[in-house]
Amino acid sequence: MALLDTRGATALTMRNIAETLGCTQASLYRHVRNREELVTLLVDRALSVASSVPPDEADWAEKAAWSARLFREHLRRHPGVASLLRGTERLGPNSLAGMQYSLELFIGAGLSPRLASAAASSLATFILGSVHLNLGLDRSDPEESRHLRLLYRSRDPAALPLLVQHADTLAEVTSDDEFEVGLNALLTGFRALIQNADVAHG
Amino acid sequence: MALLDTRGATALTMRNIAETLGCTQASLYRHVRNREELVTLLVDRALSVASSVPPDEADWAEKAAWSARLFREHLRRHPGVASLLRGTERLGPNSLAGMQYSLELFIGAGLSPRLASAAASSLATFILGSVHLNLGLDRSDPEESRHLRLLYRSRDPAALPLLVQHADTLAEVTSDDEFEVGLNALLTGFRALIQNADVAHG
DNA sequence: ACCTGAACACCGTTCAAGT
DNA sequence: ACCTGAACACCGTTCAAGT
Repeated sequence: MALLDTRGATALTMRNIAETLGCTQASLYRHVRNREELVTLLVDRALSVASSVPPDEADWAEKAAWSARLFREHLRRHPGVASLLRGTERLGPNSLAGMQYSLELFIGAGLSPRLASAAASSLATFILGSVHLNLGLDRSDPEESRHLRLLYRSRDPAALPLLVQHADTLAEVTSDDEFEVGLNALLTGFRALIQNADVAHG
Repeated sequence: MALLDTRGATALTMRNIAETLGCTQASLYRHVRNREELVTLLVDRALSVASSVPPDEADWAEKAAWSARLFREHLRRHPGVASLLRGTERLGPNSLAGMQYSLELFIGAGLSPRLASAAASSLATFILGSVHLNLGLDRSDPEESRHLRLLYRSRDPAALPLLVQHADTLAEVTSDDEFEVGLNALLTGFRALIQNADVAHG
């Protein structure tokens, strides 16, 4: 975990792990079937979000937004973890606890278990995806923003008119903006889903 | 590209590429700075979605949903591509064309360029994320569904009551369900955003 | 039972030498 | 200018041999 945080995912080799732990590579295979199993265990441990709970007086949507932002910040502080996320590594104890928590929230809000599960998954997908797909990027860095602006501006205005025309604005949209717009849209959508369910049930 | 589709991302080595192309590894470095540059070019080419356009009489939300589903299916047919996606590889010509298209849609629907950009990004994030995070999984496979059901059922009911209680339902929720619920929620949220903007502008 | 050293078959990248 | 062969410093994994 220390190795992953300090030197990144690419440095997470069996040799380096063994060295950090003070043993040889070969002995690692005594405790773990292969590297993948080790990664699964590591990712799950890293997903144990700071267990601080949202303010109790908040409604379900505020709680969901609060937890989503907390989860995102946690992942951004541990970029190595985000880069290891695939499909299969999300069934460890900590991931399951997170699932229980979000099901509680969405079922409590009035969704059926099936819809609550799909809503929770798609919210998790959005959070993980937004961190993952912005890994190498820092769009709040003015240097990168300038680079983007020039890239957009220099496109062919006949083929990509909106990119050229709005180059300045587009270059300034940060991953925070993207996250907040997407998060609010998702929660608005879930709210509408709940209202529809209420109407359907009488 | 053929290599990636037939033998997967892990087989995409400089040696294998060279062999497929009928030259030596070293000569690849004549045409490309390093492996990363090659991946960037490859990913962008792979992102050139089947250029079929959505039905013209559809409104912006139907068009967006149509394109989103098309994009997702395209990615799922080329799983190797999805596993290569990071932040930095989405500025090739095809990615930019996709950006132009979605900006057109969202600005046309009434969003400001800034909000349109954030909406388009978050939608893309959701699509890419949902494919990426379901890569190794096939939740419509009855065998995997059974495995999930047993996993949920065998948890501690005191700690994870909802997982245990709704094990059967949860195990049946597919990645299609997740995608549709998330996609509809996002579009509903964007629609609300547009209405708010309309109200604000008079 | 657990650990070690050494090996195996890979990987991306470089570079002097060819044509 | 372009390509080659050979090497370099890595990688995950295995296994006989030690204690």
